Amino acid sequence: MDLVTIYECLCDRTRLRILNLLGTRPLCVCHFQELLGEPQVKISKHLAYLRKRGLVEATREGNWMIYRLPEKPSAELAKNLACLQDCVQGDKGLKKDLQQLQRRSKTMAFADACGCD
Amino acid sequence: MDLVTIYECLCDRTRLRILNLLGTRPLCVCHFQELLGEPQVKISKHLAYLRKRGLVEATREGNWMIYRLPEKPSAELAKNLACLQDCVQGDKGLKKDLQQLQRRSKTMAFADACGCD
DNA sequence: CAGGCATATGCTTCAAGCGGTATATTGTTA
DNA sequence: TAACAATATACCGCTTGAAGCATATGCCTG
Repeated sequence: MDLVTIYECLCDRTRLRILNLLGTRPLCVCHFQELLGEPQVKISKHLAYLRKRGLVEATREGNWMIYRLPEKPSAELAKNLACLQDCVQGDKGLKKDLQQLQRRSKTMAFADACGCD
Repeated sequence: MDLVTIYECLCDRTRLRILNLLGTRPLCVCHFQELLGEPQVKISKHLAYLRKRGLVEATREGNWMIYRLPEKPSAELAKNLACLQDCVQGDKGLKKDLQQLQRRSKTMAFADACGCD
């Protein structure tokens, strides 16, 4: 996978937040809407952008689309995703996103809302 | 330093090549022209882009401008530059650039041309 | 200070990408 | 099959940035 492509995917804050969350576990669009507080169309377009370039994979689960990091990422992608995780501690917003994911994962409302756990 | 800014700097191939070479040692604009085979204006503008965002530092040495990686890079920058170095082996072009730098560093012509060694 | 070398900047053109509104698609359920 | 829920796509306006050409700046040398 081309390094430039990887960096192009990483250089938007919304995509960065998406990839950061996906480092924890697969999520569907409505999860992102709730966690990031962004409109559906914005989330959806950024996910399409990432998917087209192989940064995320998607599977349909009934009405829901589940997005996840690639099962077999290229060496460069793996390294950069690891680097991103390493950098999260220094980024207030990204850290906050992860904390919120932790918290909401435990509430029934969140799990029931989409059923994709 | 903002992560997004770092990735914006990394997501252009010419800038990637510049930063890759700077990982070895400081260089001036004419070095880049010779090593990358790109016109002066292109090199110069990408260096300005990187400098404006703190990815490189510059000092004047007579007629020449010497560019180098920051002496005290932020944690995120350091991590990403390390990651980039780690990824070079997988990128034919970047690897080739480094080899050429090695080779040319030893020829007098190269050293004399700019005098910034 | 004139001329030359190394480098930077202004201007233009063009393409890519972001965000938003509206609408389309796909799957589920009654 | 109709209605609905979750997601995707088309289109628009706007901004950014890349490349190239021309020109300006800064420094050195005679």
